[in-house]
Amino acid sequence: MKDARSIKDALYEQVARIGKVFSSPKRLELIELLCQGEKSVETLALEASLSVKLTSSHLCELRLAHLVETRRQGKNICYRLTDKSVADLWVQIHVLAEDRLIELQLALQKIVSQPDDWVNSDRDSLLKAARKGEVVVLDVRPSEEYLNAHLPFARSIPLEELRQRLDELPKDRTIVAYCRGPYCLLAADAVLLLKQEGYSAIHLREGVAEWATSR
Amino acid sequence: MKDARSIKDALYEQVARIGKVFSSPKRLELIELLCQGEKSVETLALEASLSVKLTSSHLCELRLAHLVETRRQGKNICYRLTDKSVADLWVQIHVLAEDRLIELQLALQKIVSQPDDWVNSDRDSLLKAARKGEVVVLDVRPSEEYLNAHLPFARSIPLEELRQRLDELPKDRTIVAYCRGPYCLLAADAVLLLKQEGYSAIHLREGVAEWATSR
DNA sequence: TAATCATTCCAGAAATTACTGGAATGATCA
DNA sequence: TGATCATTCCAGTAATTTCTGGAATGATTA
Repeated sequence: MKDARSIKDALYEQVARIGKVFSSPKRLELIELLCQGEKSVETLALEASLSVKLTSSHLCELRLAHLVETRRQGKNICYRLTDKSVADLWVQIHVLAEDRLIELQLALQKIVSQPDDWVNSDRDSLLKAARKGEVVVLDVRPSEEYLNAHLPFARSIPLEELRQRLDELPKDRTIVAYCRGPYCLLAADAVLLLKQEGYSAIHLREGVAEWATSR
Repeated sequence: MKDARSIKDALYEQVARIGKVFSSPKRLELIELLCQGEKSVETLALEASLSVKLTSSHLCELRLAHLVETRRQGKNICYRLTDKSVADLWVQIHVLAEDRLIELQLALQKIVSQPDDWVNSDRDSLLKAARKGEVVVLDVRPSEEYLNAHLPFARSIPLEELRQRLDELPKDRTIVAYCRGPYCLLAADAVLLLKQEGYSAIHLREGVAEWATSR
């Protein structure tokens, strides 16, 4: 057996490879996007406001850590998370961050003006209300993401189409809008628009990844 | 509302503060040690083979991320994890790493010569066997760590005292030795010693943090 | 009150990581 | 087969991070 120290160093070194992936804001944003489903490099670059080259190099590091896989589709190369446990880890990290970092809590409050726009969801009761039709759960992400996975009983109206398709929504029931997660601004914009138009609307912080975590 | 991009950047930036903590092998080792209970800077430095200064600076980063708290005890300052969710995150990260990284799996195999030294624990059956007294669960960590928390039905014999206290253990039952977790070598050494002395002994990879995770 | 001692702060050197532009790859599609 | 185009590789530079030595802190203890 080699000496204990060098063995240990090697072990922690390997685990740190995973940790390093989660140490860059840009990579975190890419992971959250990938939680919504498979996406091409170009799409990811666009949505994360990065150059394609830089996106590619970040994705390369994700792949080296075996957290993402690739697949060629036509001319594009599509990236996806290797499995659900990667999304789970992302959720657990950002939830821990929200619990611990006051700065993050403050920054989150800037997303909406009124704090009561939030619903710190009790899943069961939301689910029950949605089943009964008492509320409308609205997915405002791009439709491909909705097709990949969505919350139970959710309807899809991408934010871009929302203004044109307002008449599809009832005015006598509360609209619960959600998007990719707490750091995505789509649902906040949707709620703002809906309120201006006289709808009763609240903002659900959770996205599909958060919803799907075991705890 | 400020522009979407700068808000998002700020949010991911904050979450990355937590990720950064887990991106350094040395900090991971310190976190694992802290999973065993409160420890002074000097103790941590010694066990992680670091200088006191460097240990202090790593701990400072942990504290800035609000993952650890301090308490003065006599002349020493003791660090502890702020709560269980930090330990849970550590466990989830290293388990994910073990699942994904072949290099880590290979490095783990170097710890013991025979692969059947491992028991990829089925918790319930181990618990049952321990309750019935069919196996002896042996905690070989320093006794303070045992006193802080230990596995159900576990007995404590620190590795250093094991050779002198061999007669406390039965030869007709299997000894299941565990320590701080899969990257701690104490249990591996204990199993080696026990086998040389004619005992039936196996190595449990899990420590208290792994055992205590909800999943 | 003074002495002690564990710990932290500070500043600098070495190593690593993030990002940018130009060239190369390699599969698709005509 | 040859043209196209998304993506990756390969420099180089800027920025961060890790680690080391000397000084400073600040609570304890005599």
